Formats: sequence, C-alpha cells, structure tokens
Amino acid sequence: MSEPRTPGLRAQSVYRALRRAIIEQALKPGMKLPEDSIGEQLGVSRTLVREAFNRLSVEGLVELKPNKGASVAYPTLEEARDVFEVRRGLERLVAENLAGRLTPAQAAELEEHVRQEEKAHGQDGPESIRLSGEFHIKLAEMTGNALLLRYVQESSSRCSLILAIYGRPHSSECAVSEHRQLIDALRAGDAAKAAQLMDHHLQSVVTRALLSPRTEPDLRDALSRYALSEGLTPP
Amino acid sequence: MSEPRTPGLRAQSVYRALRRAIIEQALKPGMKLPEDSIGEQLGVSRTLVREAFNRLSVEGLVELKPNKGASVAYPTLEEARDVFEVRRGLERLVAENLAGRLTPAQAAELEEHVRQEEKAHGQDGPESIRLSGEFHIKLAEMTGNALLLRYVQESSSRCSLILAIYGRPHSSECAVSEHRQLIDALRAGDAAKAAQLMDHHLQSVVTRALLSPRTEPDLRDALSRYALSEGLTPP
DNA sequence: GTAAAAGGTATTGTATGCGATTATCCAACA
DNA sequence: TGTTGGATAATCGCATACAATACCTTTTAC
Repeated sequence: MSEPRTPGLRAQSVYRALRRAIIEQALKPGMKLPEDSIGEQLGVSRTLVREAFNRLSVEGLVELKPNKGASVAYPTLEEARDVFEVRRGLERLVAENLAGRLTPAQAAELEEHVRQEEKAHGQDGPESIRLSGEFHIKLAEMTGNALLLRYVQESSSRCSLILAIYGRPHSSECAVSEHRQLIDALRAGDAAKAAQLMDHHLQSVVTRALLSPRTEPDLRDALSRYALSEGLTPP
Repeated sequence: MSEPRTPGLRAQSVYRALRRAIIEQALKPGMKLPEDSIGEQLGVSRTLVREAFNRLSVEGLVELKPNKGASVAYPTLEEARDVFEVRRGLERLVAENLAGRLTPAQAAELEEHVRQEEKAHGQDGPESIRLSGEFHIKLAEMTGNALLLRYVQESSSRCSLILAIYGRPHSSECAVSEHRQLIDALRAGDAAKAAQLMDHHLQSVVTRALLSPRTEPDLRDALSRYALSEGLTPP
C-alpha cells in the first residue's frame, strides 16, 4: 500500500488530480487554492503542488497572483469568446486534416462513440458532458498531430470551465446529430464541408450555451468575480 | 543595486532568460541543462530553475525526462511538420480575424515594421530573423485575442528551434514582399485572400527552409539525436 | 583484452525551513 | 454602530537539506 515510488509520477498525479477536479467542478471557478491544505489533502509537499499550479496556470485553468497564491480560473466573458474562437479555428484544422484520411477502424470507433453519446443522452448526468467532450478529443488524437491535440485539449478544458460559469444548466452537450454529420463528411473526404460543419457545430454550442448568460441566482456569485479581479476580497 | 525584490518576478526572469537563450541558440538544441549550474549562473536556486523548466517544457522548448533532467528540445522532423501545420492554422485565424478590422494606426505600425525588415534585409544578422518573427507576433497581438497570441508565440518559438536544426543557414526570414501583400489584403478587408496569403506565406517558409534538411556537418551532431532518443549516451 | 561489478560522485526528486507578505481578528475610538 | 489600528495567524517565495537515482571510474574476473 505504498505511494507511487516512481519519481516524477507523483508530481504528475497531483497535476492530473487538480485538473480533473477543476474540470469536473469539484473545485469551483474562483475558489482559492492554498498550497498547504491541498498538499496535505493529496499527501504531498507544497513543492509538488506549486509545480502543478504552474502547469495549470500555463493552461489557463488556475490563476496565479503574486503573493496571493492560486485560485481556480474565472474567465471573463471576453476571455471566453477568445477561447471559443481559437477552439473553432483549431478544430476546423482537425476536420480538414482528417477529411478523407479516416481509416475504417477510426470511423467505426467514432460511430461507436456517437452511439454511446446517444445512449447517455437521456440521463444527462456528467456522463453525457464527458462523452461529447471526448468526441472532439478523439478526433484531435486521430490527426496524429501531438501539438494540435494538446491545444485542442487545452482549449477544450477551458471551455468546460467557461460553460460551468456561463452555460445554461444542461446545455453543454453537443448535438449528437451534428457529430454524425461530421463523421459522414470526414469519411466522404469533403474537407471544406467537414470544416464548415465543425465550425457551425462549435458555433451553435456557443450560441446555445453561452450567448445568454444565465441570470445569476446569487448576488454574491455575481459580484465576486468583479471583486476578485479588482483585488478585493468578498466574505 | 539589489536584485528584483518583487516576488514571482525572479522566477519569470529565469524563464525569460532561458527562453531567449534557447531561441537565440545560445543554448543549442539537445544541450543538457543541469539545474544547479544554470541556477548558479543565474544567481538563483534550483527551485526557480525547475519552475522555468516546467513552463518551458509545456511550451515544447525543453524536454524533461524523469530522473535525467532537462535538455533543450530537439524536435524530430515529424514534430516539425506538426508545429508548422498548427502554426499555419493559427495564423490563418489571425488573418481572418484581422481582415477589415485593422485601424489606420495599426496598418501604419505594420508598414513601418516591414520597412525596418527591408532595411535589415541586407545584413542578415540575427536582426533580420528577429524582425520577421516579430511581424507575426504583432499581427497576433492586434487580434486582441490573448489565447491566440499565446499559441502563435509558442508555435513561433518552436519554429525558431526547428529552423535552427533543420533550416538552411540564412533562410529563416520571411519574404518581405509577402508581408506587404498581406497587409494590403487585411486593409482591403478581404478575409479569404488574407488567409490564403498567410497560408501560402508560411507554406513557402517551410519549403524554402525545411524541406531540404541541410547536410549535417558533424557526424556526432547527426547521430546524437538518435542516440539520445534511444537512451544511449554519446561521448 | 573485454566485460561485468563495485564504489564514489554528480544530479535529480521531494520535503522542509525561514523570512517576507498578506489575511484575519479583536479592541479602541469616533 | 461602524470603522480604524494593530497584533496575530495564515500563506507565499525561495533557498536549502536529504534521499534516491543515474553516471562515471576503477577494479576484478574470465
């Protein structure tokens, strides 16, 4: 029952744990992240926690303010639009890259994935959200372009954060039918159509989920963002 | 004459110093980066050096192998193509975003920049290379999209590394005329043409510089990359 | 002479310690 | 009551310390 003795792996574990916790909203946007307590919770020293914070900060999932420590990122609406714009561009690239190059095995894998999405569509637990995100990651993986994959993953994570803040309660899932259409275009080798479908698909996710910021139920929540960004400290 | 007392700034300084050193090839691709000698050189402890390494590793400028430390990244030709492909996609996005949105002041700034490029074109010192890189950074800045800027900067840095390895001696500069054409298209508001020009521009950089890997002057250099990737340790 | 083993040195992974900065709380005062 | 001040506690930035691993050299066996 010993801890992972493999060196460098514990650091990675901390990073992964925090990353998942943020994306799944166990750690909510804006939440303070004290090094000590998190290290204690995870059974590591502050050193490794700081290391994870640094990586997460590069990826835009945590904010790091000098002498004030880390907190889960709380993107502004403007940052949100930036992220979506970049993601659209990246995924358009994915679509173009993949059009006509999809092996039968890959196409089958994607269709199986969509089938799972359909099944999970009824009970919209976290499962449905996770699956629709993974569809896009799978596509990026299939390009074989490691950098493209990393960027898609990163912007995808940030989209999760953004939807957690500004999205309507259950709107973050992609339309399954749009995924199907995309696969068809990819298999047909129609790069332009695939790119356009992807573009439209992501655009519609934004308009469905983001364009109408939900009315903040809690004044405190509504204001804390602005307070924090000004260096104030609401109770 | 005290060191910068501002907290977090020394860490940033280390990061910046190493970053510049790598891009300007003071630290050559594949070079080993021992934590304590670098820390000693920069007057900081290993802690801050490691922090910088982590950030640089996320950005693909250093490789970090468990228990074996850091070294300046040595991208394979395959990784190189990946980076260029992503960069093309990103900069196409920049061009589309900017088309028709350029303020007169911005257009003037770009033209002034191109003029400088022209002037420096004669003596192809590092100045010329730096300027042609900065042109693209300037464009990305003008989009006002922070994430897009970061990605362009990152892929741009990696391109520098790649050209340092595989590029012909003095081929890494962009064609100034292509920059001019691009500005014109942006000012005319022709998004499609701007995107196409940018695409072609970056493509031609690749073919000019990358497609014919220069003959390695040194056997040791030629092999060290493969040796290292196999865990061997050449003298 | 080559190859394997052993020992010592260098370098990394992680924890901890110390000074500095910031946050919290409570009392004194208007 | 509300706010101002300051002492105390919590937290961060960075350096250092120690353990574990890799590296290099020398020795030893065949």
